[in-house]
Amino acid sequence: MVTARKETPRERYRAQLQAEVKERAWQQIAAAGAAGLSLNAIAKQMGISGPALYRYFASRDELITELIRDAYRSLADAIRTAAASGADLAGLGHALRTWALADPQRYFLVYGTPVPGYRAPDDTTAIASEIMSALLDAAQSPAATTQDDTDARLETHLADHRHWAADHPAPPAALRRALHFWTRLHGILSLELAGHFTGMGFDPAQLYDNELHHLTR
Amino acid sequence: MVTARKETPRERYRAQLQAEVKERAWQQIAAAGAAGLSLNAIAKQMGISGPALYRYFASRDELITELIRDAYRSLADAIRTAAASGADLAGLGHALRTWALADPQRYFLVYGTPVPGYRAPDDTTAIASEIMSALLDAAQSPAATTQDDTDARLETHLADHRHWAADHPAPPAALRRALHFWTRLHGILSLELAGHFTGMGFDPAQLYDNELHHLTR
DNA sequence: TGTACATCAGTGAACGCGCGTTCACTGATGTAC
DNA sequence: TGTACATCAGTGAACGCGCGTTCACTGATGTAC
Repeated sequence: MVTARKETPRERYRAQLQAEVKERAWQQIAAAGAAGLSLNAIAKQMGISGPALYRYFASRDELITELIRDAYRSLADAIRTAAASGADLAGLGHALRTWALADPQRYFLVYGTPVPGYRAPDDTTAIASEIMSALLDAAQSPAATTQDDTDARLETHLADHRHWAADHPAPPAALRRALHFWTRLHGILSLELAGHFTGMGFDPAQLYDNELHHLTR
Repeated sequence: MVTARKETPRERYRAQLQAEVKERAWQQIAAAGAAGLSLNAIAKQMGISGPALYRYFASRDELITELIRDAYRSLADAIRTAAASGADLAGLGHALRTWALADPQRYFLVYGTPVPGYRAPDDTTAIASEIMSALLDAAQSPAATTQDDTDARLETHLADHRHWAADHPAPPAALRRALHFWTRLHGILSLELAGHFTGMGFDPAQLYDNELHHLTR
């Protein structure tokens, strides 16, 4: 347990300014994508000089890394909160959608186009498996036995390659459902957020709900 | 019909050099993402000066625009070719996957993270609807009537909002199948290409084939 | 309570970089008579 | 076939820009005696 130490005014100030930098960074990313993030521009917005930011972040890369970590954490929190309040797979799906729509560029920072050569911070994999664990929990009900031959074959394969769920007692059917949850919902969300549905006229939410029904059926 | 005019050596040379510029551009994108595309770097690679490229492309933006257009065209060709050889939905799915795996960054140029404010060239929408048209064709068989209540409800909604398929005679069930084809396969492909499955151990192709079976069932 | 020192936030000048893009030009290639 | 001119590819210097980052510094805030 961490010993509760009194927070000095200086520390409070530091934390506050650090938070403001991140906030501005998110605004910039929302406005121009992650590539358009500029330390100097953030400093100018805050009314301080560029080099001043180096008191708070060692480099631009470190700032981006922290933003990615925060995005992952934020998603994991959203999922965990939903799960804690007893949500089923559909509930988690709605939580995911709400989280994604709240800030599309944040979603893309997690699931968007990877920059070749860039490696995500290590602890994101831990957070990712925390998310996956919540999915696996929820994917266990209903526990109907798989009727479909195609699904059964996939489940056999997954049961043989469950490295990613090694420490989770979920049955093969749950593995399959969790993966389908992930890929299907991501498919809709990413196309929707990227604007590929605009002008088509239908309501993406209905497509999304349809998939959720299929998953929990 | 375009009158067949003799191609002068100069024109041939122009076309050839223009093609080489694009080829190098693709290599750069593959190596560092679309953001890392630099005209000067391309020129240096080709052993000519930077300004020389302005004989072939009016600006960096125009080059990128052409690359995006080419990517769309290339995808449409892949789908159309498959369709022409009598492929069903599953066949189109395999064509899509092959095309995507051949050049992940090309896939992301079409379906990846959008840059806020950037507008894709107008004619891409025409190409996109050409692709959609091929999907709708293939999505008509098998023409089984929809049993599932959830699907039926979605199909009703799509029938009421079929602006995007206005000039296509596909029945509601085909609209739904085409959308599911798009979103589900994109979901798997984009996660796979972005590396989100690495280290999980299972084979993405089996997940993909499973979805294809569900679509054509 | 006051003084001496340490800590730390922030400044402004400067560096080097690579970028897209322009401009006036040279030299080669093609065309017309 | 040869000459005069037009077309066009490519050069090299230059511009302005914004970027991340360093460095030596000033001044304010906190700490120890």
